[in-house]
Amino acid sequence: MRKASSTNFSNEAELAAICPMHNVMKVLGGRWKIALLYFIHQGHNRFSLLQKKMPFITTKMLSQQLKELEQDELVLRKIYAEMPPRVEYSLTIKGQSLLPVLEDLYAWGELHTKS
Amino acid sequence: MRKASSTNFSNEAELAAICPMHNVMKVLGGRWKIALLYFIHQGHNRFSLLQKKMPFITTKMLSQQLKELEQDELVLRKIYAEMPPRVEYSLTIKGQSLLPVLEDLYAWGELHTKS
DNA sequence: TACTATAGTGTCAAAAAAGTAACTAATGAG
DNA sequence: CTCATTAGTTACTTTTTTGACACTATAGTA
Repeated sequence: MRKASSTNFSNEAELAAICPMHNVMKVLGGRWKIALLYFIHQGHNRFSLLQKKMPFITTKMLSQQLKELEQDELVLRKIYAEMPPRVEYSLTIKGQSLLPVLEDLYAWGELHTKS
Repeated sequence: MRKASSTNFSNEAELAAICPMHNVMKVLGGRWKIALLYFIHQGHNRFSLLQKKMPFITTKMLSQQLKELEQDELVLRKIYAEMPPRVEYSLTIKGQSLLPVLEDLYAWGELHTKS
């Protein structure tokens, strides 16, 4: 929904032109995206594993956020034709390329935000 | 049947414990925060100037986001006791310390997101 | 036959975020 | 006296996001 969303197109376009960071935030801004990238990176690569790691996120949200990450090509979704179904998530090259930047941001957070 | 973590608070706390990036995103995640930091950094340091730069943001949103940036100590708000009122915004040290990280993120965006 | 497991989807309702538009205060200009 | 200016605030409405929870499919197991 977010991608082709109903939000005023010209606003989005203008903002993207003015602040290209907006594109980045569209990709990373979701409430659980960064946590998901980390967990997938750590090898929690299946839906049920991610749910176990984050018991407070609903299945609907998890599915939604994963779908968006996949559409933004940060995460790869590999389906095995088995029963019960098996799906494995992993970071794409693009997803991996984000990790160092996120780590810098994380380091900033460590220094500058208190829990 | 443990209705675990039913309150907002425990969700936030749990999430912050699990993903400290969440704290960073709380500070930067707002729809216009990063753009605002950039513009203020560039010297568009007054309410009306910022509005001119971003004609699509409502006064309410602008005021709200600036207030949050101020509360998070990324932005300094200096009030001059004049009439008509004058208020000047600038980045705090903390706000400035964020710039290099944002630039890295920005560079990633340049490489990996298409406008 | 019933039950389990996986990986979700669909629908409706509630909550949160954002937009709209009117309003404020004090002063100088005309 | 009226208007313009700056930097917002407030009340109300609409839109968007999130939550709760029921439901699906298929094979294997008891």
